[in-house]
Amino acid sequence: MLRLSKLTDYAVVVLVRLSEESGIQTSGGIAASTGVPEPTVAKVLKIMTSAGLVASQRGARGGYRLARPLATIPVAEVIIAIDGPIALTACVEHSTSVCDTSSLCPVKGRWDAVNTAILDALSTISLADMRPTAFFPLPAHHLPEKRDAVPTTASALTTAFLE
Amino acid sequence: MLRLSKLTDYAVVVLVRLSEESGIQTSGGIAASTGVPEPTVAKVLKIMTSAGLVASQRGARGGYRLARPLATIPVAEVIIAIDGPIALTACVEHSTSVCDTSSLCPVKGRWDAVNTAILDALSTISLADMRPTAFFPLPAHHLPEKRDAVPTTASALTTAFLE
DNA sequence: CCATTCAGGACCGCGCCAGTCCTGTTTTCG
DNA sequence: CGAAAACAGGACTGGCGCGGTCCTGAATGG
Repeated sequence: MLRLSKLTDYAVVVLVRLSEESGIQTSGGIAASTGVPEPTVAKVLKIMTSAGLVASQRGARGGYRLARPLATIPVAEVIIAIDGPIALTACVEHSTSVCDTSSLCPVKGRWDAVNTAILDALSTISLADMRPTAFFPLPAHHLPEKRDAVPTTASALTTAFLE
Repeated sequence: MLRLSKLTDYAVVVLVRLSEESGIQTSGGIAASTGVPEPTVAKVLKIMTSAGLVASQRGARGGYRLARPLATIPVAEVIIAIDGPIALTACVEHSTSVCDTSSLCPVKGRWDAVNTAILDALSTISLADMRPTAFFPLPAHHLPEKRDAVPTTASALTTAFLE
């Protein structure tokens, strides 16, 4: 699958939405404007808060706001905040789970290179790169450069893999 | 989680093991030499066969052998063979599932860049790069070059993310 | 003092992967 | 020619984890 959790997808939606308003926003308001169910938005925002990506204000007239500019938040950070450290398999270093056949595992330690490569790719792309230009056409500052930072060299092989 | 299925992990083990013997090998033999349960090995090999990564010989004295050299098999191909096309979210192009809120989804189409970056990374690393050098020290042909192809530039940021 | 809003859990159902098994087909060997 | 060896291709099930909801408590503002 190599699929990330749905909550991560929601998190990106919510964070992007947060960036589109200067003031503070309630979880209910974000739910309304994004279409994501309110309890889910609340859950996402709580996680984002404890991860330090957004700042929260309790009490009446409270709400959430971004702790940092969108462009300084790599996708990797969002994924890690929700799903925990990126570890493709149990054999990867820093993994929480244990490899039961670690002593004779033939690929022991070899997934690390793969893991690092993926992490590197995810650290290159910021949330600002994922903002849809069509909906909110703003003076494109970072989008063009960052987009070029995404490797597009494997196009031929890549598209073949994508079926 | 961004975790790939256990079967994929097994597949790498099995394929590497296949490469370490010139002749044909039975699924039972591979199970014995790798420690992976035999039914699971059989399942993996059947998938690998239909994906064209290994060739099979039926009947008595039958078995499996690699269809191509290990160095020409990118990790991405193994992952795709087992888990299907790589699609991080439902919103990614070529994804099989449908995005229910596609029309007003704020990040519509934006995961594509992320997906492509990951796919590119996975296409760069071949199974030969994952062979443990400690166990079978052979004249290193492709290992050094390929290993350098794996981006190691994000080390500082990367290790920070890894918990 | 009350309404509002976040904090931090507990909780449950559903889907999906992992692992097994069974039946059929192909091939080799005695 | 028959029996054993080995792959082919499913069906089947159990467990685990995520998605989604809800509840109680704490903080804040009017």
